[in-house]
Amino acid sequence: MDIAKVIVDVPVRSTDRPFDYIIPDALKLWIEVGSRVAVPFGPRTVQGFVVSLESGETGSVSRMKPIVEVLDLLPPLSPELVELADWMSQRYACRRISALQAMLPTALKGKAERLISLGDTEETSSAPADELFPLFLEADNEEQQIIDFVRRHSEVSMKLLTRTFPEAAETIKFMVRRGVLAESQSIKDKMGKKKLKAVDLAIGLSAARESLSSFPARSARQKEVLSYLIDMEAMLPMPLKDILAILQVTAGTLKTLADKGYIEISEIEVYRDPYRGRDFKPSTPLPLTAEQERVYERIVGTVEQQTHEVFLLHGVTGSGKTEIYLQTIQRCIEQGRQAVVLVPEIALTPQMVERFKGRFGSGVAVMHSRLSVGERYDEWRKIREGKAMVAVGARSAVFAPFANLGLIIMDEEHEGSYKQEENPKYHARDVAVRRAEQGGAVVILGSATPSLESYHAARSQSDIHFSPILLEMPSRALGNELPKVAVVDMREELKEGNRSMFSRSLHAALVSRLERGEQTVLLLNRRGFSTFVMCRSCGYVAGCPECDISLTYHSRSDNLRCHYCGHAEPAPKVCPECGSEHIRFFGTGTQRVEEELGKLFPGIRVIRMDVDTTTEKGSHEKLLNQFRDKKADVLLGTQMVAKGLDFPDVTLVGVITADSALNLPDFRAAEKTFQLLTQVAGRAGRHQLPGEVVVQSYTPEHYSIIHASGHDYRSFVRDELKHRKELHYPPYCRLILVTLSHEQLPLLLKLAENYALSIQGKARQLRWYGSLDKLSSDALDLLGPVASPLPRLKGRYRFQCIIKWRGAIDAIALARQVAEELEDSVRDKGLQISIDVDPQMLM
DNA sequence: AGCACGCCGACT
DNA sequence: GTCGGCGTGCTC
Repeated sequence: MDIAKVIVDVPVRSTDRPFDYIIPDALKLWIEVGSRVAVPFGPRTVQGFVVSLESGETGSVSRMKPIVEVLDLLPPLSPELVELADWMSQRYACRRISALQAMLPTALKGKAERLISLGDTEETSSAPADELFPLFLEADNEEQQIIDFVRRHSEVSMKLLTRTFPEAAETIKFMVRRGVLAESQSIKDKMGKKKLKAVDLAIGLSAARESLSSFPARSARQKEVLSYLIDMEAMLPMPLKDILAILQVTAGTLKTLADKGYIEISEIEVYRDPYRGRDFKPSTPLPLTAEQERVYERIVGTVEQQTHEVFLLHGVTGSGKTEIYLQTIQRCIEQGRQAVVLVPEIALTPQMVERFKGRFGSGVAVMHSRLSVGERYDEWRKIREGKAMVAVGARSAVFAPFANLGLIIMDEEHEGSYKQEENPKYHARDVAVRRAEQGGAVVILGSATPSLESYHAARSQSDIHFSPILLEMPSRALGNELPKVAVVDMREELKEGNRSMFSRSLHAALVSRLERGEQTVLLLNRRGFSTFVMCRSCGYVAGCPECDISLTYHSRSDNLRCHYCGHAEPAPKVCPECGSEHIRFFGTGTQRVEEELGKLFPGIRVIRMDVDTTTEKGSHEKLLNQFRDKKADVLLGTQMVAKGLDFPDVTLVGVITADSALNLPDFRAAEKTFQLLTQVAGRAGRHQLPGEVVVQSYTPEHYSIIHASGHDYRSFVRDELKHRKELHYPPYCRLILVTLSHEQLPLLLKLAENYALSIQGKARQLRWYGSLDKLSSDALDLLGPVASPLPRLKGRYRFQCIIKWRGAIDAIALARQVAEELEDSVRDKGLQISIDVDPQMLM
């Protein structure tokens, strides 16, 4: 008897293990490790993934059930991916099923559907019901209608049935119990719809208004719909599901209206192929500079050996990393192996895609969150079926189902967006390295400003997870100079009476660009909700004495608090450094900058790009195209203007406040600031016209600002690593962020305290019993509990602890184990514990 | 997650 | 005396 071990799609702890199923003979040929199957689970059918196969007499479990169905022609996962999911579940303390699900396009996230067909009884075949039960004439009519309906469709989903007979839920249940109706279940995929049902008026507006007054009173719902459509006339046709949701009506109501001829239900195309009609200019390999050649040869040598290796490619902006990627991919494909290119979500622009499609044509699959579910599924299938050799995409493309993956490239390696913030909270870099290890593939991590973790790992060669080989490209491929960066001390500006947010030199620089008809990019460096306190006179920022991160202002209690350790102090009225009263919490929005620009430069054309103006699909690209077409003088925005944009006529880049990221309560603040300034400085003067960068700062003496203005990565790293070492932050230790949440604050406080105590207890035991020779390198420490940066979310209070650890201790398993013990100890199910291993944002 | 089993209040 | 509340526990 053959047995399949299956992880079922029930994301709770008690089912986070394989369940055994019999493989029926008929399915034997189809079931492999990685198959997606439908299995009976308790009273219903659920989706699951086969994670291993066993043959013979594993008669341990008594009532083993058979697999019902295989859901795909080809298993959607390879055995390697199944193993990778297993690794992820340990590495990121997540459910096995969430790791498996993360690897698949949403189209394959099937859910069970209940299907109703006719039962094999006399009632269904014979006489009208009223002869059998004359007393219950009405009810039996209902039953008869249901029977007729089911018979017409032969098999009908429970959803459709209850929608058609909204009052009959009890009757249907009763009929199923008697066997008049038979129930079965199957897994239905959320296949992407290319079409969407839309509703429009079928008669003229005036005719509709007229018929409204003569509408029969018993059709109140229909009248409501009609009158709503008249009101919304300008928006028509509008999606059917919106109407259902807004008016709380059923599709039946709309159907009747359509049958009566008042409205029209049509299918409109919602999504379009984003790359359709775009012709990609074929490109050929460019000659490499000596520097590029050296790097290329080193990487390609390893690719040809087909052995696992990680390279950290540190190349300044404009050093031509992409050309190296392209030519390395070329070699990889020639070896018959496939390649994955990971790009940060916001850098995944059509121009970016074009570079790859131009070189490799239709063999490129693009995996992009802005594609429709169906389109993404199609791209994914292209890979699965071997029709693509290259996959370009964001984070999740690391799971591209290639059979023979030879190369994984991660561009802008330092980007925080490679860390998924939802479960499973994985980092694509670590998953990429692990996946490459499994298959003997090469990883290239590329960046102008590598993350300290990667750089440190390369330099020290001591990291247990990966130790990349460092390759450096310090000069630009076209030979032009990096732009000059001027740092303006905003404290001086204030001292000399300039209270505006523009320094005199940035103002002057803007004026000259406007006169010359050249373009400017203005960056407002603002992340999240910065509520730090800063002195405008001297640049003093209130920081935590213990953690050396900035304190957060809490208006309610008028005090300052530390997110990491909980330290609190009253908010100062005057600056403790210089006594100035110009001390307050800080934060400027893009809207305010835009207003001020309008005031200072009447008639200036500004394109504002921030979360407000880019929520709409494609708006990001639209705004950038407008700017490229010189429809505006200034592009003003947050981080998103800094990434990989290349405009020939931009000769000035201004950073309004370089400090604001610096003062976020995050130990990576300096690193983020350095990266952002370096990136944005790389935007100016990439072409013939020389570029100028003006950086405004209240703390121009900060090493991240000094080194960024000097384009000096190494010095920055030296200073920052020293800092991290002193304060025990990564890369000198690793972090786990544990967030506990509950509706009741007092209880939560107690539970969070318990969690912390429990971890601390285990830490003491480890120190006590731990082997002596490891004592110096192993460490486990807990900070907190403190209120989370979002202290209340969706009606739940949130507290967090941070575990710092290094060495051979399995702190991840420990954090998880203690969380589970705590969950078990409280009868209350209201406690939620989230574990984030190697958190990117501690906010 | 569902869904059933199982022990205590407001109704015929 | 029953119907039904949702607390606890299981699903190969």
